[in-house]
Amino acid sequence: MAEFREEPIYRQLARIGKTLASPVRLRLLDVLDQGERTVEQLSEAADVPLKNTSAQLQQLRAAHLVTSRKDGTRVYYRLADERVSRFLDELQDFAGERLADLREAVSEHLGDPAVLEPVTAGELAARLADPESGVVIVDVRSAADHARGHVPGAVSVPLAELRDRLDELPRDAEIVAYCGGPYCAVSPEAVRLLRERGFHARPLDGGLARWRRTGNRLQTGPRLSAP
Amino acid sequence: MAEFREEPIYRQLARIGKTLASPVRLRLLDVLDQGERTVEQLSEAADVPLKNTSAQLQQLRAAHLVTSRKDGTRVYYRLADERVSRFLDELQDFAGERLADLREAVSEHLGDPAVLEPVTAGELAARLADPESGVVIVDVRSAADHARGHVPGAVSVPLAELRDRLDELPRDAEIVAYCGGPYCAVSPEAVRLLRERGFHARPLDGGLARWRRTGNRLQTGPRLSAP
DNA sequence: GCTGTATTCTATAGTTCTTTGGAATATTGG
DNA sequence: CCAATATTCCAAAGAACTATAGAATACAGC
Repeated sequence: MAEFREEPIYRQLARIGKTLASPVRLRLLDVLDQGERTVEQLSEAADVPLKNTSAQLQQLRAAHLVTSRKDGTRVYYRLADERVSRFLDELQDFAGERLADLREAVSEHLGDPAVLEPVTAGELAARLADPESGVVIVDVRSAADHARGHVPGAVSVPLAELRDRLDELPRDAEIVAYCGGPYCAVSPEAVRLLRERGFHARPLDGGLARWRRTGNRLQTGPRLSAP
Repeated sequence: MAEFREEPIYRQLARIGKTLASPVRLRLLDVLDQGERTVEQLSEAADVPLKNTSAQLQQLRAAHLVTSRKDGTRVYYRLADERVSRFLDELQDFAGERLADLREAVSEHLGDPAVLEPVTAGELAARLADPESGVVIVDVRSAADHARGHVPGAVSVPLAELRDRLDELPRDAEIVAYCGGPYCAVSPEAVRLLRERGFHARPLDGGLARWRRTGNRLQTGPRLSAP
């Protein structure tokens, strides 16, 4: 191994890089960016075996990117602080700008951004503040996710139920659909379905995670029916 | 390997992390942040065998963090653009805030920041703009480095010569010494030497790299003697 | 074209990281 | 205290990365 003078310093720096070098860990961070989760919830959300999830969480904790608390038999993890969330955002932005392969993978997975025309969190916040705007926000994640925290006023319509609950949605107003993180495919899918049926729908850019990151509040508690 | 749906996206994201996961690569990026360099110069500056340096540069290029041009038999590398430089800065800031071990390694290597009282680039720029401030800037890197680009008006006094050229420096004005990157130990050493001899000296925070990053110009060409 | 120099490519051994099975720990509820 | 559940620790196999030796390429100058 090379041994230049500043090596100890750069080795420390590299710890952050190393921690961000695994798809699984990045995925876990994105899930945690939506709020506190148990190991099992994380394991399920990331579709990674539980033991493996736990092992990766240890590494994230060793790098001080997440913290955990124990409540009864469960361990709850969360991002260490807001700074981590902001840094993740910067990383994703930086990577997206730099790697054509990433943009391609995103397009492939979510659909062409130019077609979907995502609404930014700032834009949505402004429209929420204006009672005239008449925008309807739809949370297409699971009802459980919605209950844990959602965009203020958002209606919970899990993607699986969307097809059967179209009559709850307005045909004249614009609908903004969102799901969890920036790479979640559920809201783009919902938008495509809605547009096929003649609704005006757009996804929320970056999902709930970016909504939080940009300093917006969440509302908790169930709100299962349309206003 | 885990295979959740968004895995291809996160795998791309992880490429950036992976690239930043090696002390050697981070070191090379910091050297390049001071300006264009040949493979050999990089190998020397980072004290890493040439072949190894070349191999790491390939990886940096694959991640689009650096670009290269060929001139004759030499290959010159540089950061792909300003964005990379800014991201590096954010990474270092983020890591420094998060990892106590990093702060400790920095203190160990450079000395206690509370004692050194580094001058920020912005502060220095402001004082340069004010002709009354009477600050003297000393570039303690090699004369070759100085010739490649330095803070406007900076005098070149390589650390090795400093002891013998103290009479060129003012005893009443404040001296700001700088070297290459944020973790370069040369300027803190120069500051300690100067203080021992009764001069008022402080290091430039982040060195020449951060000076550049924060949008300040460089001056090129030799300026080997004090004004 | 030939020679010398700078750099990269190819192959490989050594090291580190990830995954996973089995055991261990901690906590709740009976 | 015992059983059940959630999570972590430990260890070993497998995968990925790093360092380096030797060969190959590209170019400048003669």
